[in-house]
Order: sequence, then C-alpha cells, then structure tokens
Amino acid sequence: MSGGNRVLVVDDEPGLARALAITLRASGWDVTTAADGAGALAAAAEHLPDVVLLDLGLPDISGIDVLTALRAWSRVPVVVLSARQHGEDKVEALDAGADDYVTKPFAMNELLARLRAAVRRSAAPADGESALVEAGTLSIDLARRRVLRDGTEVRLTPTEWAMLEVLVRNRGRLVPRRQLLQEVWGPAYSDETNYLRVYSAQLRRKLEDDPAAPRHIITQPGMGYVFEV
Amino acid sequence: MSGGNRVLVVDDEPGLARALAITLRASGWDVTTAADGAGALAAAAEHLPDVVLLDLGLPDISGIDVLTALRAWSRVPVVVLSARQHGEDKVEALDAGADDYVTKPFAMNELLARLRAAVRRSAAPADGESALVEAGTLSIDLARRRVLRDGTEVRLTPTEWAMLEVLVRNRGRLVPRRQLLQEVWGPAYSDETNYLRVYSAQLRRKLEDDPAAPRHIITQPGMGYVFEV
DNA sequence: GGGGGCGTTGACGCATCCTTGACGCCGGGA
DNA sequence: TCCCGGCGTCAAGGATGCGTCAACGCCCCC
Repeated sequence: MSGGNRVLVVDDEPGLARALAITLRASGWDVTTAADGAGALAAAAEHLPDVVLLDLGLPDISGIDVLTALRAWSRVPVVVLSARQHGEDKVEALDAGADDYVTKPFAMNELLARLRAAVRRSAAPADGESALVEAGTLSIDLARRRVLRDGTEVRLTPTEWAMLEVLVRNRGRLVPRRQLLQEVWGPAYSDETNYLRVYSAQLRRKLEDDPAAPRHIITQPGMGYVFEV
Repeated sequence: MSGGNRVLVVDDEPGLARALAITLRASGWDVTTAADGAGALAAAAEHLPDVVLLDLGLPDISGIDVLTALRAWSRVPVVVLSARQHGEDKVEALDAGADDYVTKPFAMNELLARLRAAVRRSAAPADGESALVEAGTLSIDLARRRVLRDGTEVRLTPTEWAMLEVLVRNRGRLVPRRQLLQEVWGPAYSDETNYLRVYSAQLRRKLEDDPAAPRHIITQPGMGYVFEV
C-alpha cells in the first residue's frame, strides 16, 4: 500500500540511528537514514519521505540550516530530535518550520505517536479532496479502484492499477523511477526499469487516446513518470 | 494579520486559564476560554478557532472525549496540555487526533512556538501547490521538478536538472565548483570543470532570454556559479 | 486437463543524452 | 607584444534509456 510510510532518519550517532531504524521498521515504516546534513538533503530529494526525523546535532551543517534548506522546496513534516532540554532551541526550530520537537531521552512510543500525528496531519488535506480524479476523458476513482474512459469502465490488472494509483496519487508531480518501482514491486526491484517501460506502455494503450502521443502518462527521460490531469 | 489568530483555551483552573489568556492576548491572539468539555465544544462551534489549547484534566468530560467529539466535525489543530509527564496519555491523545502535546510545567515561549507551528501547518496550502521559485520569466517548482519559462514548460535532461536544482537551492549564494561537481556528478568528478562549462551553457540556452548575457546563471570566474533571482 | 489472463524476460530499433576533445575568445601578467 | 589560463562554444562518438514486440511460465478458473 502506498502513501504515508516513508521516514527519513537523520542522526549522526550510529547507535541511536540503528535503534530508531529497527524500531521504526518493526512498526511498519520504510526507513532511510542519513548521518549528516548534506546526506539528509540528498536523501530527502531522492526518496521524498512522508516525514523526517531530524537530530539537531549534526557534524557538518547545523540542524536548523538543514531545516531551512529543506523548507525551501518541501513541506514534508519534520520532527526534530534534540538533547537540549530548555532554551530557545525549541522556539527557533519550531519557527524555522519544524512540526514537532522531542527532547532526548524520549519514550519510543511517544515518538512513534508524534510521527503518526505528523503524517496524519499532512495527509489530511489530501484526503479532504475527493477520491475521484478527472483527467480529460478519464475518470479515476481511487477509493473504488475503478477507471472510466469516456464513461465506460476500463479493466486494469492488479499491477497496472498499482502503478496508476501511485502516479495519480502524485498527480502533477514527477514520481522518480526508484520510488515507482519500490512502491509497486517492492524494494528489491529498484533497478528493474524494464517493468516501467512495459507497464507504462500497457497503461497508455488502455487509457490514452493516442498511445504514441500520451497526454496523461508522461515520461521524463532519465528521471521518472508524471501523471498530468 | 487577519486570519489565523483565534485561539480557544480550555482549562478548568481559573488561574492558569487567566494567565494563558493574558499572555496570548499580549502575543496578538484573539482568545476565547472555556472551563469544561461541554463549554469547549460549544465555543469551538460558535467561534471556529484557528487553534485549540486543550487541558486534559476537565471536570465533566474526559479531554480525550472532547478531542474525539471535536474531530468528528473539525480539523482545527489541537494542542493538548497535561500534567501527566509519562505514560500512555500522550500516545492516546496524539492518536485521538491531537496535533501536539505539552506537559506542565511548560515554558511559555515554547508553548507559543508550538501554537504558531500548529497554525502555520493548518494554514499551509494544500498539497496541490508547492514552493515556487520565481526568477524573472522563470518559474521553478523544486517539488514537482518542473521549470516554466514564460508559462511554457522547459524540458531538462536529468543532469541539467540536477545542476539547476543545486544552484536554485542555494540561490543568491555562490556554489563552489567543487561542491557543484560533487553534488551532481559525485565525489570522483571534483576536478572535471569541463562539465560545468558545458552544462551551464546548456542551461543558459534553455533558460536565459539572452544566453550570451545571462541574468540568472552567473559564473564567478575561478570560484563557481550563482543563481540570481 | 485445457485455456486464458497475468507477470516476467529478453531482444531490437531508435532517439536522446553524456562524455570528450578541439577551437576561439578574452583578460592579465611577463 | 606575446603567452597562458579560464571560460564559452561546438560537434562527434559512444553509451544509455525508452518504446515495442514477442515468447515463456505460472496460476487460477473453467
């Protein structure tokens, strides 16, 4: 199932990072880790996490600067982790765009609950929209898993639907090949770009008026695919 | 500031409620107070606050029930206030729909920062839009990975986009050649300054009105490149 | 047991992109 | 005046990615 389970853990203490990763994975999260600010920004751009767990004490860049750089282009919720109990650090981080601030030592179940809350919040507006997506002659019902083209139903195979669903959920924005492969086929298939070509073709054949000149399922060479409405 | 400054304070201790109200008003908030759960729900329906500050220890209804009742019809951000330092209370409240959880005693500036963060989040535009960087006739959407020039989309190759992205993220600042090469091509290419010349030229050809006299992608000889807005 | 739908591979032609080298321009210094 | 290094431009090759097609196995349902 796609959506709302990718977390990026940014921490320079290998022990804590590993412990967090293990606990989070056990709770069903898809975990990526970064050990410094530069790696965190790169990982955020590549994996597009649903939430970021950011330790303020990083070796290269100040955590606040990481937050600022991230906020320059992304609204992903950020939960800040810090050893500073008091002081202006909390205010500074929250005003810099952090969504929450947890001080060490922390209770793991509280941290998990705060992560859930952060993701729920950011996912809420999307849910507020209707599950019906209209795109030209296409009408896609994400809740019922149905696709209508010119009013008549189009039959999709499970894999075709899974791929279309990821694209439509991210409609208007580029979905990197890696992410598409991981969400549809699983983490072990991150490099099987063949699948993308085969299934994008099949979807176009079923959904596009002119499969050779697609208007909705657009490929951005070398990067990924976009669903345009 | 017209919108986003109505706060509903729910607390049964008159002293604390008054202190909160005074401080919040001094910070520019429009404060309504309620002393019990029933009053809180009524006040929320009548005043439609932008954020709710909810004490869990209420005389009539459990704070969690207030939260649940509120969530049945409203998405207003709720910051929970409680004396319980530990335990499952936090998890329960957060999973019931609270946006944040502050334990007493608390620092007032931290509470204010958390209120600001909660309101900022809910005021943030829906996912449909995203952070745009405008620069003259250029419009760069870092989240969607799209570039518009005079309103029409410009197609970039992966490498072109990677280089533009680094420059735009550091817009207004000089990006040293080394850093640019490492972030786009990897650590092994730190000295291939040839690449920078080739790709800066390609980007200028696609993005600048007069590629020979660039206004956005500026080279600082011997040092690096800057993206000017 | 048969058949059809589905997922998985591999091969091929084609377009695009990355890399690399060469060349000219310009400004500063010998 | 000449030399030289940094920069911008251009073009050609080789590599990569994409779309297409077809074949193969598998599984489930008939």
